[in-house]
Amino acid sequence: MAFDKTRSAGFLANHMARLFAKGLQQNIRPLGLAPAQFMTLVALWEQDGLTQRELVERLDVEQATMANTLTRMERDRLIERRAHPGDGRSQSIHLTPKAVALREPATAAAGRVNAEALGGLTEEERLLFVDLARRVVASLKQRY
Amino acid sequence: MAFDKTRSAGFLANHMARLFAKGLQQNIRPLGLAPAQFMTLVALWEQDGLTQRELVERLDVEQATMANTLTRMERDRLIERRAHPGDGRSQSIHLTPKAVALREPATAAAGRVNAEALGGLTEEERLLFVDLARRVVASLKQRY
DNA sequence: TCCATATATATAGCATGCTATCTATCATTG
DNA sequence: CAATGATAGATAGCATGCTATATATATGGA
Repeated sequence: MAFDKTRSAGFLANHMARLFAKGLQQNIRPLGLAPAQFMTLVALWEQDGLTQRELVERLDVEQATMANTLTRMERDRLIERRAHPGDGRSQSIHLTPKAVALREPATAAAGRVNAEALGGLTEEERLLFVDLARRVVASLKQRY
Repeated sequence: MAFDKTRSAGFLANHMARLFAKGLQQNIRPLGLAPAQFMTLVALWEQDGLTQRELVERLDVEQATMANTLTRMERDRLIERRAHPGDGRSQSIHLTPKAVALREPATAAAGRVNAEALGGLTEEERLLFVDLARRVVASLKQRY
């Protein structure tokens, strides 16, 4: 009984994330996008031309993870890596027109998944859930 | 706005799950366990001798995912696959003494991570968070 | 200037998870 | 009983994520 999976926050987080990813994947696959690509695009739609380092900070993934995601996005013609003007070590990451055009349909698709996921909660519960989740993330991030 | 990562339930779920996994990994690595192995052991500690199919149902992962996890657990001498007496297609999965012995320290380690994650919440908030997470999972599972 | 350190990115290797597909066995029904 | 369809598991191939390490460029101080 030490580990009822329906009561362990860790198990629930893992399960929830897998279901979100599955839902997102099904909804954005027709657009030619994968979940991690979508999250990267969200950051670049907000501000184009970020460096890899800045993307790593914003999405809180490891540098190696981002490097690989960017390689796949380059392969799929979603981004271009350009030499950084002031720093030979850096590149700036730029959206292609194709990626710019995906903004509306992709955010709509992701919005649908979020809406479905939270469909059983009242508006108050949704806000509460997001607030609690943020605080859990903050506690974990402090330590790991 | 459409996708503030601090407000998207999907992003938060992904972020939270990655942090939980990182924390769990650090805490159980000294025991020679990886996160997915731990979750599988939780099910087998509760009931030894389950089939792969039953594990798939209990952890809600795809059959291929479980098959690979079990292969790694076999490699690490945590489980044995035995021929199923009544069904030539099935195997029953049995814990080794090593895996049985890991129950206490591993559940304690996972309990620590959960406690750290929820450390910033009151007891009432913790219950609420788990309840809301379960309902989100239920909504998603209905559809995906 | 030159060296040591720091920083930006790349790469190797692995775990977890998925979809799609293959094989083997079982169960049903004609 | 044989053919058909269903079920259990394995395997291939890929995406995402991690750690560890390598490489290249900057930077700061002797």
